Amino acid sequence: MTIYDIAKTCGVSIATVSRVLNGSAKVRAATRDKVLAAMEEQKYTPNPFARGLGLDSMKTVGILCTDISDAFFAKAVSLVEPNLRSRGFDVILGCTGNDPADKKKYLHLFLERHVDAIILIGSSFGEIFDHSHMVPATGKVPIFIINCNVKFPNVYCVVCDEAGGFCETAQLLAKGGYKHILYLYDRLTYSGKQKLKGLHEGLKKSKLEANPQLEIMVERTMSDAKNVVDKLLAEKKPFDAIIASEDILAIGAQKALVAAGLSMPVIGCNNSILASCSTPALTSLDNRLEALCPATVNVLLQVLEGKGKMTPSVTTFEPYLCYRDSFKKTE
Amino acid sequence: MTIYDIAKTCGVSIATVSRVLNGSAKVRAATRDKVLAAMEEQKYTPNPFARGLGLDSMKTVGILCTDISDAFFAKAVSLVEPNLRSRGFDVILGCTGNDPADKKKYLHLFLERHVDAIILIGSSFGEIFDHSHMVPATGKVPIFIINCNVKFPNVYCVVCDEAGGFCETAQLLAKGGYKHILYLYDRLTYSGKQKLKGLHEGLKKSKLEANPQLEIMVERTMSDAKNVVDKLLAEKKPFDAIIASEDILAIGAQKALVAAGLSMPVIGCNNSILASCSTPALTSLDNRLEALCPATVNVLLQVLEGKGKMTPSVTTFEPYLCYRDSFKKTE
DNA sequence: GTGAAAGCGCTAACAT
DNA sequence: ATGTTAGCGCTTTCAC
Repeated sequence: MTIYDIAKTCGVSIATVSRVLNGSAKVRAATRDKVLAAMEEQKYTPNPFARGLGLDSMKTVGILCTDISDAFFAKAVSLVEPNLRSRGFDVILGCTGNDPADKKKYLHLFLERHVDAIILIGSSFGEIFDHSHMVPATGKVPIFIINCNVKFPNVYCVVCDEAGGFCETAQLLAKGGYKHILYLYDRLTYSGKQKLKGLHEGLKKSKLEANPQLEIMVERTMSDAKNVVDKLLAEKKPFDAIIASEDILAIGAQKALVAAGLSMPVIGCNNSILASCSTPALTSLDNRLEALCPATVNVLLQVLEGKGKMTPSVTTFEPYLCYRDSFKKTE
Repeated sequence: MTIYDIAKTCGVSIATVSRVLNGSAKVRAATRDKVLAAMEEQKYTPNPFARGLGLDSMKTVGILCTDISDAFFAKAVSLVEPNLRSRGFDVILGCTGNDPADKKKYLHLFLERHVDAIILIGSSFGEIFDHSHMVPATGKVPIFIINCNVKFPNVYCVVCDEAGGFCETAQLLAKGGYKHILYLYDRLTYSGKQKLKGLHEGLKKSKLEANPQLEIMVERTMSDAKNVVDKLLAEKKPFDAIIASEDILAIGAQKALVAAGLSMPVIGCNNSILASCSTPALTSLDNRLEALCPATVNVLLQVLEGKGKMTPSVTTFEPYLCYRDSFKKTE
């Protein structure tokens, strides 16, 4: 079933069929209806490969994340995919893992496939751009990064001001009288650095000094966070509140506190579904995926429409603290 | 940069270039090396649309789930995508939501795109097949369903024996002296029915009667499960153990118990990351995604290699109970 | 408003 | 072992 079949049954040329297919105005109404009817009846659908060959596009965008089983990335994809779909784009997904070489490999796979655009979710993709010569393909296809800020031609960033969020959070704790904040984090990606920077700023503004002994890098697992806090507790290291760069770490910390029969403010980040599952429910800094994702799609559409020069290269949103039981709002 | 350019710089025909591209044996080593070198130097990559047009395939499989932000589906995708990728397939993802009409729409979008195969994750996709005339396209492209069992030409199912798992779980509780099991579930999909059936079997084998008053349908949210259990507790409904069809419901139930200062066995299902985040950590029936997903990919590859007649239409795995704090193993 | 024909870049059958 | 050529199904320019 091709454009030729339709043309034949309608007694018109394939050019005409192609025109109605593409909604071209230059077709007499009667002709159009006839063609449309034939398509309907024969259940014709255009061959996407043929169209792709001619137009050099199949209207697809590639989405990359390190691990879709991570709640944060999964949520982002769940916000982006239906949105793009409703705009007529297909989404091809890649889970790269953490190896930079693999990230680049996926990027090139997407480019070889002639996707229309690429979305990178998570600031760990910043490392791809660390050495510009490693990204030869940049420029061909616009790239959109969610939650990372890099300056590069034809890449657009949509980020949350996590530095600001962590700064305010630290001040909030300081104001509540907590002077020894334990900070747990997993990686110093762009986002990771922002958080740490914000934390330090907040402490400074509160006339507190950052204590390197209380800034601890752990694996991105609940169990490792718990073990670390268990140990700190056993060593009687003095801290009176906990902030974590990820909910999953905060939950591990929380578990250690519960096991020790202790209670102190614990604040996570991402405001993922994990936060509400924790007991006590976790207060968490919400980095606004619900805003970042639609914004990313909007930016993407603008760029593809050729309005790249009118499009901001960085779009920033403000986070907010979602209060739950692990740190209650004070007036 | 096309096959023609390479041919020209090498002084050979495009057929020869195509042959080395496809690893055909009938090329002299010297020629092949020359061509390969030219490709390397000019950074040539074949146009996937042109190839797709000729072969009617771009080596893509479509994956559908209702909601990728759900931990279960996300985990499944994270297990399937890298596997398919390593076999040279691209994955296009669709999040359908729960409306059957949307599910069908996505299915047709994939078919129009000429994917090589389709994977449906989750038993709620069984409903698509309820009325055969709704699936006109079936037969064209093989369909693989994870965790659902439907009989249909050219669809292959990979399932976990959840009925068996729930049966044994119920017996286990009965043996432990728990006679009034509260069962929380969200939907009666294929999987949902299996679970309920297994529960009833387990009760019967333990000489216990199923109590419809203790089989309660709730929304698939932690908060709804918690509210329901809160209410049951307030009404002093007698139950001494809880099983839930999903971890997230078990966690809600658990929260209600904790809030009431009570403790009793709670068993979830899926053994998702949520289970370990809960406090107390949730004992959960693991439905073996780590086995189902690779198995699905294997079945898919077999079918695409034309060995469909040698491929089982249903592949079944056994679940196992992952013990944590909410129900301890008894000897 | 409609048609004829070239072209998109590849694969594969056929010829040499 | 290598070259020639006819598709694959669409879009688009150029005539009419």
